[in-house]
Amino acid sequence: MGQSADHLTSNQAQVLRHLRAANAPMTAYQLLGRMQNDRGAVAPPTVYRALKGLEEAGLIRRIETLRAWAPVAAIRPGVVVICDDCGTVRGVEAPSLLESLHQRLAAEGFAEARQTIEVHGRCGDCAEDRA
Amino acid sequence: MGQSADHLTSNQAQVLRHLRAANAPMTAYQLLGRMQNDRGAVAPPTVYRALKGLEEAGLIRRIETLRAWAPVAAIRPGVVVICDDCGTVRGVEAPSLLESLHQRLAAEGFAEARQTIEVHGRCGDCAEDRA
DNA sequence: GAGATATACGTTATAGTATAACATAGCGCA
DNA sequence: TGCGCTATGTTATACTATAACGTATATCTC
Ligand SMILES: [Zn+2]
Ligand SMILES: [Zn+2]
Ligand SMILES: [Zn+2]
Ligand SMILES: [Zn+2]
Repeated sequence: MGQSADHLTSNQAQVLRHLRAANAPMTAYQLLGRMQNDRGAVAPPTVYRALKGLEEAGLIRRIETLRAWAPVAAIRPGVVVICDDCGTVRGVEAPSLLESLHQRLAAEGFAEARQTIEVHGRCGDCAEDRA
Repeated sequence: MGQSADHLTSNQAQVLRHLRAANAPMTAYQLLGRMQNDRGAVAPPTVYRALKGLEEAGLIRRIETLRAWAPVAAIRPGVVVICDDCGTVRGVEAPSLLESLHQRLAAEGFAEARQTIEVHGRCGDCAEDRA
């Protein structure tokens, strides 16, 4: 069930290690490939189960717009910012912004349960590189 | 290339008709099934090409969190609000919210290109039904 | 200790989503 | 007429995710 962050299984730890070592989100099948390199035969459910546990533990997120996974901590409501040049992803806290969205929708009778906010663009470092 | 809304191909019109007739987003393969009912043999690229054209024309959006497609008009940066009970999706304008997010990220040197904002929850009608 | 439950893991197969690549047909027009 | 452009058809394949079943192990309970 809801896994707490202090007790990862070895599959989970291995997946998390790979995600943290990467500088961009990885697809499930990229992770699968890495694990097969490490250990030989590994099947997709092994990866997906680890991803599910890590997500429930708040250690990773699926980046919906990339169909990939990133070790973005559970800034929980939060904004994910993605550089389309270098691939880096980071979480940004924006409580007041999300609160105003919440108010806005509540006023219309909508009971908000969760949001996905992903922003694409170019990060500062990559902008400098172009300059 | 960039299709303008006033000249849809017949495949695009057919896909759009089905999306508008539905009260919830449809997956590409649901659309494929409908088109096969209508016309016999239809293959996935037919559907995906129509979806691409409609998206470029600003007539539909892919709902990333549902991996499905909805006729949400081109509220063009906008928030998509999804009721997880009845499945309805609608676009909400929130210019000031997006502007403040833009400012926030610009201050950190991030040049924003596009956002995906999807909010899940329960709509007013469904809340009443539960009451 | 036997049996019941729960969790993780392995393994096979399959479902579901999306695109590559190549062929054909029609149209506008040099 | 021949060329470029767009849309479409068609086949095959790539990519993403889960169902279903079996096994091992730990933990609890009687
Ligand atoms: Zn490794
Ligand atoms: Zn960058
Ligand atoms: Zn129809
Ligand atoms: Zn509803």
